[in-house]
Amino acid sequence: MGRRKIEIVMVKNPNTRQVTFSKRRTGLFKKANELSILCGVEIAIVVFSPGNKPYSFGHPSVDVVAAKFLQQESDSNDDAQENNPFNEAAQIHTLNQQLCDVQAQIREEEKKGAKLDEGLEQYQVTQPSQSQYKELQDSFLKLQCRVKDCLDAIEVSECMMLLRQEPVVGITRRRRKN
Amino acid sequence: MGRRKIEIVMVKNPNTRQVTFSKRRTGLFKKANELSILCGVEIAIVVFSPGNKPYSFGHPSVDVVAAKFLQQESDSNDDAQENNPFNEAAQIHTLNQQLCDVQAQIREEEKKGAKLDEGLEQYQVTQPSQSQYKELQDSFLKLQCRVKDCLDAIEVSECMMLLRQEPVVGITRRRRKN
DNA sequence: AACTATTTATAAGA
DNA sequence: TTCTTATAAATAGTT
Repeated sequence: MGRRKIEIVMVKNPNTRQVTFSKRRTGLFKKANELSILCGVEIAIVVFSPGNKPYSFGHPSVDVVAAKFLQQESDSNDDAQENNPFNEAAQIHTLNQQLCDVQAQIREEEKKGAKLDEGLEQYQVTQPSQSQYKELQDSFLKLQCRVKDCLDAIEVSECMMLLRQEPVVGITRRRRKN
Repeated sequence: MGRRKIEIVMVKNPNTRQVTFSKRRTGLFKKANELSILCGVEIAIVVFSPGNKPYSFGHPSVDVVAAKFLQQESDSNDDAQENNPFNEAAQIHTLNQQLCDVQAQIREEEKKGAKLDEGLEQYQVTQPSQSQYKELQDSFLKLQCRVKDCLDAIEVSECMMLLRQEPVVGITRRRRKN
């Protein structure tokens, strides 16, 4: 969008980075303003500069939108119960559901990938794009690995949450003095 | 930016308005993503659609950025809290790290996919396996969507944890009397 | 969901 | 920081 095309990677020069930040923050807020007017919607943006200074845009205001959003987030979690630690369990259940779904999805794709692999062999010599195909497959497998890592992370967080519910079970807890 | 210049006033036709919202929300989130990468900054966007459905973008996550922002806002009023179990914050940090990694990975693959797409066009007529290739790409994109859903789930769980730490995080806090 | 004529954003330079 | 401008990117209207 400028004199040259740039790659979307961290701008190395701190000075240039700050300039880029200023320009793009302005552009972003302008877009957000247009969106809120054109579509008559509520929106909030918060961004911290490279120097960690907060900038924000909100229509009608950041606080109003944030409150609405955060409340909806928590509303979906705690329905009627206030003090029940097990409404978190429901959340965990949801996470697990998603985990299973993603895992199923992964298996699906692996199956599909295998089939495509077979079909590919017929064309090994005559197909110049094979390397590209392989490359895509590689990417695919890598992404799958990342997903698995991600899922592990979810499990960790779930575990942590469970520990909070039942403090005595936790392993780290035993290190406490007394 | 389109076939015609438009005035920045509420789009009257509800259908057109929804379409405009979808397109511009996508564009806005893309810009936000680029800004966060180019400048290595934290950012969060929350927007409610014309149908009042919430959409959000966050790097590393909406909740983290929102918490930081709202806390700074209320810091001027609040004293220091004491019994904060912030070893969980470290855990959250780790999750966020992974989240960022996965997001970066997704971007990588998207870029790669686009390139492969270009390379593919040369062979459009002569390559019988093109449909297979397309299929793989579809699978790939679907998986990416799943990953994004998964990341959303992580954000929810993070938020929950934050809320547990600071039950009144957010705007309502400022209403407290001293 | 795609396409494409235009408008808009912006990278580099001053 | 602000302005300029060549170029990249977003998108309004269309199919």
